[in-house]
Amino acid sequence: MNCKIHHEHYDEIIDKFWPEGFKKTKQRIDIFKILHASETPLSAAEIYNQLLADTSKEQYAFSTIYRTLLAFEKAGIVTKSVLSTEDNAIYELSLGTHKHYAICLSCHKKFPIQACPMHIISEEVNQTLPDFRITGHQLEVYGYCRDCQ
Amino acid sequence: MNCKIHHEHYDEIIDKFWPEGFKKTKQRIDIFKILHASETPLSAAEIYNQLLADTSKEQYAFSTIYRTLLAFEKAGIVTKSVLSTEDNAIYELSLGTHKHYAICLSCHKKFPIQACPMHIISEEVNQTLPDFRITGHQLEVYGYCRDCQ
DNA sequence: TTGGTTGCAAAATGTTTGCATGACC
DNA sequence: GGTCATGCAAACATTTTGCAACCAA
Repeated sequence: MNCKIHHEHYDEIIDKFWPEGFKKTKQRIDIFKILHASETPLSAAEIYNQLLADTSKEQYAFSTIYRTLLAFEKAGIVTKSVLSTEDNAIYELSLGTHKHYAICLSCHKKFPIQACPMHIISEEVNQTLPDFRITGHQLEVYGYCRDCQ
Repeated sequence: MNCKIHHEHYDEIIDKFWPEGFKKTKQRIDIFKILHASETPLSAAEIYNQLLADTSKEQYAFSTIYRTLLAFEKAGIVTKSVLSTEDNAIYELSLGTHKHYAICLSCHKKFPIQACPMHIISEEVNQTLPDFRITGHQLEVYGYCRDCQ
């Protein structure tokens, strides 16, 4: 009755957001599920490890993960970002919404934050760069979480 | 009489901001000058190319650039960031102030923007994550500039 | 069937490190 | 003179690519 998502509903969700003309392979669906179940963005390596953990025996190639993420990104359902404190990219589903994170410089945990001051920024950009068409943005807050002070 | 900076004053600026106990080598000063003269953040490769262009014959090693940038970053006078659209890190001087940029997804130019809505964010973070101590942040706007629409 | 997708291995890229030489203080 | 910084080359980590085998439509 609310918007909480249960595992049994994955098929619906996938059907709803699956990009036009995309083949539904086992690997792509697995990656989609892992991204969907995660609270925070994941790196390719983290996705790889979860794939192995979830499905034990089976083999997955890193190249498949990267190619799938790139395809999802081009299709507009995945957002890629890079934190200046890490040396790899991270990916998250962006099914209509988006989030920002506070990142702990010590333990590297990511804490979602709600506020998005994009309206202020876009106003400012419209004034100083009237011909710039904004399509996206990224905001991260760095610092130290409770446990790492 | 104003805060515009002239080349003849580099020595003063460098003296003022040079980190405690840092050896003043030719390479480090050159890198500092290049960062200081740039309107936008630069990658290690861009710094390298400018070093060669500015000083023609002389040799510079990439490792020196990276080590210098890392040292500057640790000393707090350089900020490192990574754009999700690029595959390398970029660096800029942060002598007390900081900037944000609108980045064109087509030509990759970076346009400085003034607004920084950090007060809103920090308020929100203080409420949802009362024990998170903010030390920095990063904000980028993506889109298409006038020439690339 | 067939064209898109995968796995594997190799390549490419950006960045870091070890070590002997060299330069600053 | 002693210590720290540099240049070079090799190592490293992540990501990309080529290609044959495979599988969803």
